[in-house]
Parts: sequence; C-alpha cells; structure tokens
Amino acid sequence: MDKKPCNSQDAEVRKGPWTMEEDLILINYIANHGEGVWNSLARSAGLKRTGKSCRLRWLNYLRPDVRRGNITPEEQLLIMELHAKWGNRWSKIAKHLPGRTDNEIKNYWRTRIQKHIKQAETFAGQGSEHNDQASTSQISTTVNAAETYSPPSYAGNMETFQGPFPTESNENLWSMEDLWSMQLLNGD
DNA sequence: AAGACGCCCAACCGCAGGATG
DNA sequence: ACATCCTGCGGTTGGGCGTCT
Repeated sequence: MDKKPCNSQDAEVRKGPWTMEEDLILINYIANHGEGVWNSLARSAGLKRTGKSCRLRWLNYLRPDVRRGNITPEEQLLIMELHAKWGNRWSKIAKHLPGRTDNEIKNYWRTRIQKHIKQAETFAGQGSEHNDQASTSQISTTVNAAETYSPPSYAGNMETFQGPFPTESNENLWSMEDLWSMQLLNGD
C-alpha cells in the first residue's frame, strides 16, 4: 500500500465531454501534423486526454468528412443488408457507408432498428413463424429514417470557455462548420 | 406548470489483434 | 520466441432533451 495507484499524470487525464477548446486543439494539431500515433499526439498537442479518447473524438466527430443525422432510407436499407450478412461488424459496415461512423451506425441500429425488430418479432409471434431475416426485411418498410441532427452543445462549458467565437443562430450550439472555419483561421 | 418517462447520442471501458523491440 | 505498447472494435453507460401525463 505504499505506492499509490494514481500518480500525478493519471490525475491529469481528462474524461467526459470534450470542450470546444480541446476540439480546436485537436483539429489544429492534426491539420498540421496529421493523424495517427494517438498517445504521443495527445501529449504533443497538450491535450490531457488519452490517445484513445482523441482518436475516438476525431473519427466519430471532428473528421471533416463525417456525416451525422439524416440516415437515408437507402443507407438504412444498406445497414440492414450488411448487418444480415456480417452481424455486429459495425466498422466493416461503416466502410460501406461513406461519412458514417461505426459508432453512429451502432447507435442507430440499437435505438431504431432493434426496437422495430422487437416489435416485429412480437407481432410475428402472435401471427406466424418468423426468423431474423424475415423480421429484418419486414421492418425495412416500417422504419422512418427522417431524422434531424442537433449540433453539439457546449452550453455546459461556455462558462469556463469564453472565446471570441461567433454565435449567429444558436448561442450555445456549435456546428462543425464553425469549428472548421475557426481551425482555418487559427491554422493559417 | 411540473414531474415522470423514454429516447438518443457522445463517450468510456475492456478485450483482442497487430506491430515493434 | 517473448514481452510490451498501440490501435481498433464492440458493448455499455450516463446525461441531455423532448414528449407525455
């Protein structure tokens, strides 16, 4: 018991929601140095985050080509098709949906499609025999993919971060366009 | 109008596989 | 051949937000 499990470095590791400052640091650093070697990237960039956390944030959220919300019926169909083929291989499925992340597809599946499958199974159980394929194809016509995306809210962090940033339409809501335009301003 | 409830999403955790020394 | 480190993946959870009663 002499040695404490938590040294000073461990104590400095941040967890929880990312602040806009952190986002900007990460975007800037990757714009200048490229991505990869996440642990040293996190240290070099001065982020008190694990490399894992930085990687996740970048891949799921900050990457310029990432798309969110509004899963189209075509995408939805493709997701179900690929899931029927590969199961929960989310990263594999995501590779066939440009701009979509495995995390998003996983969330989408769990929150929307899985729910409808359960309902379909309950319904089918009352009427006739069924299997996964049948219920999966059945829900393809019932799931409504019309979604709206809300940009990330930094409201909780704005009290500590008060940078000179624009607040055109949503005072406390920041879009990726905002972040990237800021990155361009900072980086160039 | 207030509280309860359910849904959705971002982020964390643990594990496995690959790369490197 | 082995040990260690890093990356990537899938599962799970907590908090915020909207809707319903």
